[in-house]
Amino acid sequence: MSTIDEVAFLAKVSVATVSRVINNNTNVSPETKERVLNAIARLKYQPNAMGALLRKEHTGMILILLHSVDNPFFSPIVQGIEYFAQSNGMNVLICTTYGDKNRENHYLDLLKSHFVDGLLLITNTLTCEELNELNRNYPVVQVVEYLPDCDASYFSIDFYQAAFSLVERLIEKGHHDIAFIHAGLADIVSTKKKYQAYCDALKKHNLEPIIEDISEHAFGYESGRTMTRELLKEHPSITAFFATSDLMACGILDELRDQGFKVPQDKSIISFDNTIFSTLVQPNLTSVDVNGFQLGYQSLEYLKKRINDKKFTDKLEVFLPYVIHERESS
Amino acid sequence: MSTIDEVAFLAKVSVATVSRVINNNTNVSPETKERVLNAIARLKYQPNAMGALLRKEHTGMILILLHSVDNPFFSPIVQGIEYFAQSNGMNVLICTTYGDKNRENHYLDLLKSHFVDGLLLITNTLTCEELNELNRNYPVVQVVEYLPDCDASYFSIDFYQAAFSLVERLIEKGHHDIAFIHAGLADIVSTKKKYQAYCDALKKHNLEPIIEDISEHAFGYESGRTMTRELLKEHPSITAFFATSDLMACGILDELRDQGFKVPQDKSIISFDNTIFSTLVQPNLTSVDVNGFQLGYQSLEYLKKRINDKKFTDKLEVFLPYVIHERESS
DNA sequence: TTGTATGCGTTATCAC
DNA sequence: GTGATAACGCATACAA
Repeated sequence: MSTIDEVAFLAKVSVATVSRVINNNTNVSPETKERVLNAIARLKYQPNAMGALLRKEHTGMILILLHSVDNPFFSPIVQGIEYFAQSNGMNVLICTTYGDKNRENHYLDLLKSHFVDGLLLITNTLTCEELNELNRNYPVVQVVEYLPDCDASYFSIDFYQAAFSLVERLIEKGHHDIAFIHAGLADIVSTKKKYQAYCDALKKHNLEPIIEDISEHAFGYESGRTMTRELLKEHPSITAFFATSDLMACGILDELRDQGFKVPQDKSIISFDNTIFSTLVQPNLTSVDVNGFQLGYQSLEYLKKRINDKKFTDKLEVFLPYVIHERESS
Repeated sequence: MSTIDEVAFLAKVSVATVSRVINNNTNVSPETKERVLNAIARLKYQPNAMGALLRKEHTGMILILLHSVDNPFFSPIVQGIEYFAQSNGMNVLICTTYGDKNRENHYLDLLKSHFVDGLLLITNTLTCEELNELNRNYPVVQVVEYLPDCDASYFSIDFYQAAFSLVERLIEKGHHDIAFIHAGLADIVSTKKKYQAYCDALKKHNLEPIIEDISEHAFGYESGRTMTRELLKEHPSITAFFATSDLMACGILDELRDQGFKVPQDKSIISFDNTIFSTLVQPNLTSVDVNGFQLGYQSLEYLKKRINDKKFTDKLEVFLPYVIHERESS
C-alpha cells in the first residue's frame, strides 16, 4: 500500500503535482505527467479514499434505505436511482432495514457522520418528527411511500386517483361486491390512499365496502390467501378483489382456484405494482405500473440538487404518471 | 457541523478525552464523561467518519457485487450476508453491475481505494487473471458462482451432484427424452456443471441429450418459452425439461400450457433456485434450494477472517448442502 | 509549471 | 485520569 509521497519521491516531483495528475488537473507538463503516471504504475499506487474525502465536501455516496431487496417492486426504482448515479459519478449504498428501527438508525449514522451525502427513503419506520429533524440537517427525499404532512420532499404517484379509477372500472363492469385486500402495514400512505379511494368510489355508486381486519396476517402471498378465505366465508357474494400488491393478488388467485372459482369468469382481481408476478401467473393480472424507474431517477436528480445547494430546500411533492395495465384477471 | 475541537472546548477538556468518551474508552472519570456527553448533546456533535477512518485500518464496509437486485435468487444470499454483518458491526454495500465491466471496475475502485475492506463476488465479469490479481491484494470471496481454477476462495454447492441426482430421478420415473434448458450465459460454472451432470446421467443410462443453442435468446422467462417452442418443434418426443432456473421453468410451463400440454401428466419440469416463483405457479415446481442464506453468511464469516488476518490466505473451496424440493411439476 | 506548507477531523502515543 | 501532539493521506492556497 503505497502513498502519494512515495509516488512523488519516485517521480522526483512534489505531492502536489502527483495530486494534480491524479485529479486530471491542468497545469502539468506532459513530461512530468508521464513521469508521475509511470511512478504510479510502478508502485501500483491507489489513492486512499479516506484521505481525499476528508478534504472534500462530499463523498459522492448516496444511501438508499429500503425494507428488503426481495420485493421486485423496488427493483425498477433502484435501477432508476442507479442509472442516474452512474451517469453522474455517484455511488449508491443500498441498505435494508427489514423494518427494524435499530438497523435503520445504524444506517442513518452513515448520513450523520457524513459517510454519505444524502438519503433516499424508499421505506422507513421514522416518525414525522424524526424525519423533519433529519430533513432539516441533511438532504433527504422520500420515494413512493411518504409521510404526508412532513417537511421532507417526495416523489410518488397519485395512488388515490389510480385506485379510484380502477374500482370504477370494476363497477362499470357490473361488480357490486368488491373486497379490499391490503397488506398488514396499513399505515403506509399508499395503502391509506388506495383504501380511501376504494371507499369513495363505492360510496359514489352506493355500494358497501368489504374489508377484513388483518392485523395478525403476514404480508404478501400468504396474507392474500388467508384474507380471501376469511372474506369468502362471510361474503360469498364477492365478485371482485382489489389487492394492494401483485403478490397478494397471487395469493387471492391461488385461493380462488383452490375453492373452484375461475378468474375472471367467477371472480375478478385488480392489483398494484405490475411486477413480474402479474404476468407470471395465469390469468395475467390487471395491475397499476407506478413507473419505478422514473421515480427513482428523478428522486436522485432532485436529491443531487439539494446536496449541491444547501439553500435549495423547497419541499417538493411530485406525482408522476402511472399506467394501468388491464389484463385477463378483470 | 461541529467538530471534536468545539466539543473539547465547550467541555473544557482536550480532544483526546472527547475521543475517549466517544469510543467508550476506559480511563475517563464519570464527571468528565458527563461533561463531555453534555457538550456533545448541546452541539449535536456527530463524529466525522472520514476523519476517524483515516486513522483506522478498516472501514467496516463490505462490497457485494452482483448482477442486479431483481433476481429473487440473490435475496437469501444477501440476507445471510447482512445478518452476519449486522451481528459483527459491519456495513454492506450492495452494488449492481448489470454485467457491465465499466460499472464493475468503478465499484472495484472502492476496494482498491480502501473505501471497503473486502469483496463478496456474487456475479462477476472478471477473467481468472484479473480475479487472481485482485485476490492477491485484497480480501475476496466468491459466492455461488466461481471461477474453478482461480486462486480466490468460494462458497457454493455441488451443482454437479444436485443436477445428476435430479436427472436420474427423472430417468427412474421412465423419462427418456429429457431436454436441457439453460440461460444464455452458458459459461458460468453452475450452468456448466449442471450441463455436464445432465449429459453424464443420460450417458450412464444410454440416453441422448437434447439441447438448444441459445446464443441469441434473452435470459429468463422469455428465454424458457422460446427454447421450449424451438425444441418441441424438432423433438416432439420430449417428456421432461431440465431448467437451470425457476424463472426459465416458468417460461417452459407457460409455453407448454399454451401448446395444450399438461404438467406433469404430459411433460415434467425440474429446475433450480427454489425461489418464490417455484411455488407461485401451478403446478408448483420441483426445484433445488441452494440455501443462499448460509452461503452468504459463511462467505462473509470467512471474508472477515481474511480481513483481520492478512496472513490467512488459504484458498477455501466450500460446498454447502443443498435440498431438492420435489413438487408437482415432476 | 511546480513546490511548500497547511488543514481536513480524528485517533493514538506519549508524557504528566 | 488527562493533555499535548504527532500522525493518517490527500488537496489546495499561496509562493516561487
